[in-house]
Amino acid sequence: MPELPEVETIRRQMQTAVTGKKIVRVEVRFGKRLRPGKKEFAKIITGSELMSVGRRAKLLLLNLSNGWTIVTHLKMTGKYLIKNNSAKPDKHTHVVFHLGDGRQLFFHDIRKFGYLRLSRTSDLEEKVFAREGYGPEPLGPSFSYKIFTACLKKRGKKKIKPLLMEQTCIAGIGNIYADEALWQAKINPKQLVGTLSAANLKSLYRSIPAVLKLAIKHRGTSADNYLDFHGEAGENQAFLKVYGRDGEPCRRCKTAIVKIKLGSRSAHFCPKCQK
DNA sequence: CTTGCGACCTGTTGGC
DNA sequence: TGCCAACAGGTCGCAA
Repeated sequence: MPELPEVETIRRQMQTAVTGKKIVRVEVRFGKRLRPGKKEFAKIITGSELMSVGRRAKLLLLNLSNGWTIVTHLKMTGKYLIKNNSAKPDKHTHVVFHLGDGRQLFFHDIRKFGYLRLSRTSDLEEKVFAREGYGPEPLGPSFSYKIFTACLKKRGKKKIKPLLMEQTCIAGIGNIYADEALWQAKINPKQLVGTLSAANLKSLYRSIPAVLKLAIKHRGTSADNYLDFHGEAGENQAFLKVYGRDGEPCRRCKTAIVKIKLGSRSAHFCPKCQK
């Protein structure tokens, strides 16, 4: 799925493109991943305006003028795409929002893991974010070294990579950027958190925002089928150091990058730099 | 509490 | 060419 940089890219583009636009009609073509159900969903949002687009962890938040927010998780293959009035939905286009300017906002999801849920905007913090157990935003002001390391130290018996992906000590990291941040910090993905040195922790704390910011700058990673709001591939894949580079030389030491299974996911790392 | 694995879906790729 | 297993950016729920 889109991880934090991809969701943030979509958020920025969507915010620019659809702020102030009215949702004049909602067409639900596949409603199993909507909450509430399609009839109620369409009823609540029809006629409202898109006020702003936010993001928390990997959730995209479409804030409406009527006090509701469409909370979207894109999971693996979900996409939001802006289209002109002549565009036709395909078999994976599950929701079409017809906008006041004649354009259409498509929610598209090949694997159907993604969801759209309505929440009162004022309830987001308590009923959505807290329930998901999200930790601090790595690019936000609440991402402090003290809090981050305290959270890690409480979970010392876990392996660092799966812990980074849990969203609890830090929000928004997935498989690609966990691998990238650990390479940057020269930490082995299997290393137990309790055995990390102070230098390791400091390095990891710095690497995470650096890796994410670089990816946002390149409009995300299109390793598989990710597309941004305008239907264009991201360009960050050219800048990846380990993800998808198994067998290729480490960009620091030329050793071949290896790929292993870790907690039923793939993990890529340099066996020499990341002992 | 932890880890591990199947489930949810569809499409693509690589091996034989 | 065909078939089939493995795999894919994410979580969730359940068993051990």
